Amino acid sequence: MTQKNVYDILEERGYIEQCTHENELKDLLGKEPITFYIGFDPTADSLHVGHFIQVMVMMHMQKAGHRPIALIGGGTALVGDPSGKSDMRKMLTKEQIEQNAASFKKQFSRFIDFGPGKAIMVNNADWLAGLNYVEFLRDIGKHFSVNRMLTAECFKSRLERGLCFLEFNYMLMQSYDFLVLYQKHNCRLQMGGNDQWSNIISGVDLTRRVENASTYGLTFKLLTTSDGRKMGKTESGAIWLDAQKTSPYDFYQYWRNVDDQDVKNCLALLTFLPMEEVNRLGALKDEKINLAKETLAYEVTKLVHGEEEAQKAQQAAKALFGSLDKNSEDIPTTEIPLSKFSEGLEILSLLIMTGLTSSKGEGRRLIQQGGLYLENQRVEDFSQIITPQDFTDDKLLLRKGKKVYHMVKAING
RNA sequence: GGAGGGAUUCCCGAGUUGGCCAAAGGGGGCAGACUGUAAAUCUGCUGGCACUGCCUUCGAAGGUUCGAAUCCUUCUCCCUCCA
Repeated sequence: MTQKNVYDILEERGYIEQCTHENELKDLLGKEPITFYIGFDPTADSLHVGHFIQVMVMMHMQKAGHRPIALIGGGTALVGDPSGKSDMRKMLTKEQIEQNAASFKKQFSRFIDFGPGKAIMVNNADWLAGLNYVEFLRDIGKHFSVNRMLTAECFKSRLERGLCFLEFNYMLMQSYDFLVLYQKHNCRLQMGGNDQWSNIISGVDLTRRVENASTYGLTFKLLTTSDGRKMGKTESGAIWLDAQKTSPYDFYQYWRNVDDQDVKNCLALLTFLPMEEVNRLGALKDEKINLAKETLAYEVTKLVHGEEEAQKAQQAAKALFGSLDKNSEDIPTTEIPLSKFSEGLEILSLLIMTGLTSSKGEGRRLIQQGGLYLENQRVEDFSQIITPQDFTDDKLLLRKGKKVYHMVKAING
């Protein structure tokens, strides 16, 4: 164990939002290695940045000698967590959930050492899916007060818009998970995002009632921008950890472009840089803060995609935004057979092929407003035709607006 | 089960004496200017296409009409009140 209590580390870096018994838990964490868990419902085929912050906490905890349980919610995902959602989520099929769970599993292994005794991965479908309804109601349901549940924060918005019984049960299932993990693995602590607070305290209550156990709950701040919006989302959706869904280049760029005010917070939460360094970088002002952003982008990309990809992404970014050679292979690229250009291809069609625009009308507007560049030359005419002569070394660099670059590569065929 | 209210373009939300509605306004998004690959601000754009025109859209399917988001019928879903 490190000399410093993990609790202090987590607090210093700004992860912690609420805790059930701060002093007791801190003592416990400083005294002995404990087993704790965080649950992840496999509602998509990849983890995203919101999950990553929780993975970071698991890594901090594991470094400090504690044993993480990564719980994949294959069972709870069948029901769907109503916490913080204004509407019911679309129900997922069992097959989708199983596939998603498999992807989650792979991704966790990149961050956490699941060696013997080091960490455990479980799926709550293993104990939830086969439950007997009446038995569950008698054994577990009797401990829950509907009156109290209705006052829980997580149901608030849903009580206004409607909450169906299926989702109302989610809290019982998550609480039961904690009980099972306590019984099977002596799991003493459940962590999660702050939106999980209601579910977590009800799990702590349940283990106390059933096992008379001292268990704890702790929640983290959700990753938000300084003005309170959720981070890790873009117009096109979440920032995923899967390189197929969010390329390392785009991932890097996302962090490279965070608001000035959020840089320090992100450095503390999403990298392992020492706090002195975080404070130093976070204090940079004006133009100099770009250095902090580069560091942030590089470090987070390195954690998620590895050092090599991080370097490539950084080089690509520097090449495009600086004056370096623009031959980088690492910016988003679309390969198109050369034959498509031999007769000449409308630039509006090319834009659609690359995904830079979704319709010709959009491309036309883009060009009319001066937002499209070919090899850094503004395109003036939307009826421009692209021919093989426009390519240099079979490549053509497109730029949309100030920072969206896209390479078109002509291939044989 | 009974009585009412509602479903509008990415979101919220106008519009229902039938034509002037591809549909107000806001948000979001995209682009331009300014900059530091920042924020704020200002400006323009924001259904599709062969774009002074045509096509598809106002929960779904039919109907009335020269013409329907707006009227009628049936259906689906949601909400509120009653039990």
